[in-house]
Amino acid sequence: MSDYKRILVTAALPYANGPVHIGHLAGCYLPADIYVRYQRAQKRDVKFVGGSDEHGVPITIRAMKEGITPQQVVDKYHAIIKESMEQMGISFDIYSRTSNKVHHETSQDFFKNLYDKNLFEEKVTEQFYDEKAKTFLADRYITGTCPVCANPNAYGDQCEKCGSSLSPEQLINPRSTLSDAVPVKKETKHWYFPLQHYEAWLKEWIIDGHKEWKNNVYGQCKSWLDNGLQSRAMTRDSSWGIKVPLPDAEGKVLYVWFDAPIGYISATKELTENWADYWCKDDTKLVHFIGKDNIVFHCIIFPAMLKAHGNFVLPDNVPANEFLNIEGDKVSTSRNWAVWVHEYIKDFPGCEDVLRYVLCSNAPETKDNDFTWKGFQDANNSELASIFGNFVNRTFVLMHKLCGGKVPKLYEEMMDDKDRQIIADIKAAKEKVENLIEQYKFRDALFEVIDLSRKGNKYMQEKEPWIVAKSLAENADAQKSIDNCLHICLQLTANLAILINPFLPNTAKKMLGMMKVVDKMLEWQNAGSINLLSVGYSLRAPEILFRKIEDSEITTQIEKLKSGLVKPVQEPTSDKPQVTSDNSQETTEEKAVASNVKPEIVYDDFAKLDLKVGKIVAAEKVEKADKLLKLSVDLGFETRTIVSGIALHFKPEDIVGKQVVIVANLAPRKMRGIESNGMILMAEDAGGKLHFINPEQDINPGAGVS
RNA sequence: GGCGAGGUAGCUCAGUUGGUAAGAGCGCAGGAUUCAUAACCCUGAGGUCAGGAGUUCAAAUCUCCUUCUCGCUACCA
Repeated sequence: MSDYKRILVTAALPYANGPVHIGHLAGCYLPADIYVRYQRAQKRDVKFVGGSDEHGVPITIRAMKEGITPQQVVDKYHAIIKESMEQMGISFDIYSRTSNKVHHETSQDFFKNLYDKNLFEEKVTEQFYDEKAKTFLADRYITGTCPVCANPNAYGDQCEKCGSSLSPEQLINPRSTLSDAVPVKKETKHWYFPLQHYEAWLKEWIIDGHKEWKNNVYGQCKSWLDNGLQSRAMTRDSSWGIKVPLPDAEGKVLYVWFDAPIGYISATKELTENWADYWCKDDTKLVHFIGKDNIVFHCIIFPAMLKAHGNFVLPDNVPANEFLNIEGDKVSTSRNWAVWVHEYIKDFPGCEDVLRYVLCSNAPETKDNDFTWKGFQDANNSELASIFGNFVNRTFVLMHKLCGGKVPKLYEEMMDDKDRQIIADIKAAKEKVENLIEQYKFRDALFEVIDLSRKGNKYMQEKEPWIVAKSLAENADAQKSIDNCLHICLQLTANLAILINPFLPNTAKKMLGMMKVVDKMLEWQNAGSINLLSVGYSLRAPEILFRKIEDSEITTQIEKLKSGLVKPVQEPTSDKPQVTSDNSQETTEEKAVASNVKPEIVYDDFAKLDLKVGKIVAAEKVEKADKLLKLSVDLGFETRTIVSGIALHFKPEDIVGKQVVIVANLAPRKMRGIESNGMILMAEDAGGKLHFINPEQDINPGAGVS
């Protein structure tokens, strides 16, 4: 690893369809940034590239919904994302975007290169086509009535109401979201990349050659390779994206996953004219930081593309992180269950490093982890502030009180085992942090930094210079003892600045200010030294590095999170796995409701429904079905069997005796072998919980509802 | 129901190829202290390593069964 001449670090391109949340930071951008800052401190040749991913179907759909152009959508979110990254100190050497001209050219050249080598398969398939809009329709562009749950707004690939995965053929009354036209089948040609041709090579490269990759990454690759690879279409019918650079490819663009990783190359081109050094020389170490949902693209597909092209280096490592949950629940952009970075920055100004600390110390490196606001508070108050911050502060305060505000002398002849031990600890900490970062174990590395400050506190406590100071009059050596302690504590503080710098750069900066030293001191080679601050040098007054986070702030955040929660709206999710959200924080409840109202009907349509009040007289779980309950409902004139998918919300014994409203004239339907005669009406609250619709008081079963 | 991953101290997690390690941080309790952001320092309680069976001289660590959790998937409003 040391024979690399240069390092190229990429971080997954965030999808420009929404802002970034803390899960993105924890999973990808923060570890990448820590790694890069560390490498820079090592004075290694490192470049850190990233940018917004701006193509793909979800962006066109969002544009359509908001009545703006796709370009306007990506312009908006690119700006927000870029600003969040900057404010959080994610120190890209370049943060580009895939709508740039250089990226279009690079991607097209790449495609053309493979095409000219005859590495694609051309296949003609039938796809749905909108004759009014004169365009092919991705499955997502087709809506219709769900054959399973009768939701009239199901998408061609999935019904978001009932979760069924569908194909457009299954939809009842399919129509185009573009023009409302009825889609027709039409032949279309696409270019497929035969991944199976690279299977043997990939196995050798990964399974045999990269056993050091993280378990989650290696395991997932192995599973993909064991299951066999297939050709994948690398083009799409769309107007938004990078045009396929072939004469007979009108209306076709590159598949967003073909062009997105090439964005790393384009960004490097924009960054430096020596870009080829980073991409084409074998002594470059290429590292992709991503979330776990990107593993297959970065470990299988993109390397196969690079291999096919032939002139590029392959990733040395792909340290993918798992996901970060929030307060025990999975992040959901559509439910707005997320902590948005730009909002955090507004709510906790000047506390960017605190978030970096919490996200790193609790990073989902080996498995999904949970972010809680209480945990955030605890980590800040009892680790950052009380241990690290307090050590620095008491060192400075004592130095001003007992050493005249100057770095005191170190009397070597007076040094004892404790002094020698803490100095050894400083040197050891440097080694440990360094090794852990090189192994992408950022959580452990950060722990070692905090642990060093913990040792500092212990050392100072044992030396108790404030006690020694009481004997200054009678003890000639007292001042020397004090000087030695504070000399070492100050050198330790300087070391802490160097070690914490990759993790908490703003904090390191503040510490430099207090010590009146220049940035150069932060170079990694200085770590482990106890000659960083010159004897006699006068230092500034301490500055509180981390304030305490109050209970009220935590309560506010938890309330904000809960009140912001919205019911899932009919919002398209991405057609590609991605590290980013596809929903904006502006999804308000009103908007959700407004956009959710079905098309107008006349009274006669309503009158067709026969709604009646019934009483549940028996309920039991349906075998081999998680969600189904078999209910017997008394309608006065008869007792019916109704199968209802509410088992996750209610226990059978709890709902016997409840009155409910049912649709009495719904056509019977068999589920799990049981015929269901009707449907129970349910309301779903913002939290996704179901509630019965029933009369205020018990009334006679069979009563009509209108 | 199928596939995958996982259940280790109150919480968040480490535990490498089976052998004196059942651990860390936080939290909690007690003590000590006051230079310091009511901080620091010391001590302590706490776990039948989900449960059961098996392999072994030896299992948190391997095998099987049960159970629970999470993800994908199936049934569904």
